[in-house]
Amino acid sequence: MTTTELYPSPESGAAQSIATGIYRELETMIIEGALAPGDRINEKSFADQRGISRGPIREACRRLEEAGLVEFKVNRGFFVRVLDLRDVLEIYDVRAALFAHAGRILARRITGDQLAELTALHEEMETAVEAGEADLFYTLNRRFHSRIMAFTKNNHLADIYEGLDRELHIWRKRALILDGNVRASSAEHGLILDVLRNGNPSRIAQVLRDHSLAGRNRLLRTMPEQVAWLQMDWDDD
Amino acid sequence: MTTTELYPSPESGAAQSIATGIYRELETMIIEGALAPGDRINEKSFADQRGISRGPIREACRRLEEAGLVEFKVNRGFFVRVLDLRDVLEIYDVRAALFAHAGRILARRITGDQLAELTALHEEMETAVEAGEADLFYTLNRRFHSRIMAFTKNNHLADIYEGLDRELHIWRKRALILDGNVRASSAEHGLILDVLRNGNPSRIAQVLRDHSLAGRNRLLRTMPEQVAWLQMDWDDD
DNA sequence: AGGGTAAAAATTGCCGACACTTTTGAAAAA
DNA sequence: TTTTTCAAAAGTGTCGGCAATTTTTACCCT
Repeated sequence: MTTTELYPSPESGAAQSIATGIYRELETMIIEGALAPGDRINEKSFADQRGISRGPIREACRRLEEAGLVEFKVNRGFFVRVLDLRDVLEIYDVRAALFAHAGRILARRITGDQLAELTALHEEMETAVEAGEADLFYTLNRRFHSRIMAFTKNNHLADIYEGLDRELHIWRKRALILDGNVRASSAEHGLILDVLRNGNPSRIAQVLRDHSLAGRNRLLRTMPEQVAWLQMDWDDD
Repeated sequence: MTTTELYPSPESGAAQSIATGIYRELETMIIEGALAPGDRINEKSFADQRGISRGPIREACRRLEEAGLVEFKVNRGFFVRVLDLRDVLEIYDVRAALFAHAGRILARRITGDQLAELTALHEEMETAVEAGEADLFYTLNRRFHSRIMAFTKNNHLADIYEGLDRELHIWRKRALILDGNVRASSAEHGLILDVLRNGNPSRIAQVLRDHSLAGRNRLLRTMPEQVAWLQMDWDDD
């Protein structure tokens, strides 16, 4: 039919729902910090600002709720999830186990191309460290780990990892921003590449696991005051 | 104000949104098989049958989408997710790693009460096996594993596990329904309890991991034809 | 028959509206 | 000043409706 075009098609021609776009927008805002933990997502003003209705926004928020980025309270709306220290420690704990598992898989499966890609990322990170570009390092660092997970060819593993990574995002940035942490982290990446090239599954698993736990500890060290009471209940294996 | 009551309050007085109720209803229907993989969720008829509008249903479906139980296609709606064999193998793989990790945690953390609860479940399962009550065994079996994860006190670990378990639900039922599988599974539970009482972390991890992989293999054996081409790419560690 | 095609029906995508609940804030009470 | 009250404002929960799209049906041509 040739009535006026009611729904302006998405800019790049890719037909997809508004809800999906809003989902991504909110996800980014939460991850980048434009929406802070505890903030309420005001459906009405959010909708009005974009000239859309609240339906798609609520749909997007429901997805974010299930993803753990947002919390829903009846008659009060959606709130950006507040991660307490316990959450962070839990996530690092699972994350370490997932990396250990990924290491075992990659011991048998990693290809030369993949090693080359990781090596290139590592070299970029080393450069970023020398240049003091913490933000760049952080971005590359995320990618480094993400690629490792992708190389396992286990989509569920990779998806679960990405979900945890998203939850941690803000917190981890805090930990890596400190120069010493960045250098230590980069050195560990070098070790990871070494053992990946050699190929002993247990050793690879151990190194990846240790790297994740070291990251956790680096984060903890940025907030010594709040940690004491939990520390003893969350020691290493 | 004293206008007519527009929203009949939820039967049991617990104030919560329709969307949440629908989410649970759909989740159950999918898990129990009332909705088969590939089925479309017809928003309109689903809404009309319950005398509600489509809004809450779409919100519920968005959550199910993020949970991986449902797939969304623009302009075509929500479809119950179809798990192919590859998905199942992926999930069992991650699941085994999570159980191994849970085992390491429980080696230090499990209490006498928790061991007693698991032992009681195990005994019930043994009884169910003798009585040939596969459905009862299946229910208790799910609970056994769920409790193990809960005992780790790591909510993220437990949540991720529950998510995977939900995805696997229908497939695993198929595997356990065979009598020999049930007996083997129950015997492994006995071994799990043994090693949990002794407390060597690596051994516990190994036994839990093996139990999960054995479950995967039991499932694979119920579908020998479809498996051959994948088998060699998915061998054990 | 078979295969294509176009109108009709069914369904999704989104919006505007209104009942109901929570929050705000200003006046009244302590 | 601090607390309480309570009504207005703001915001959520859900609905009904209409445009756009997809699916079905009915028809035509070969």
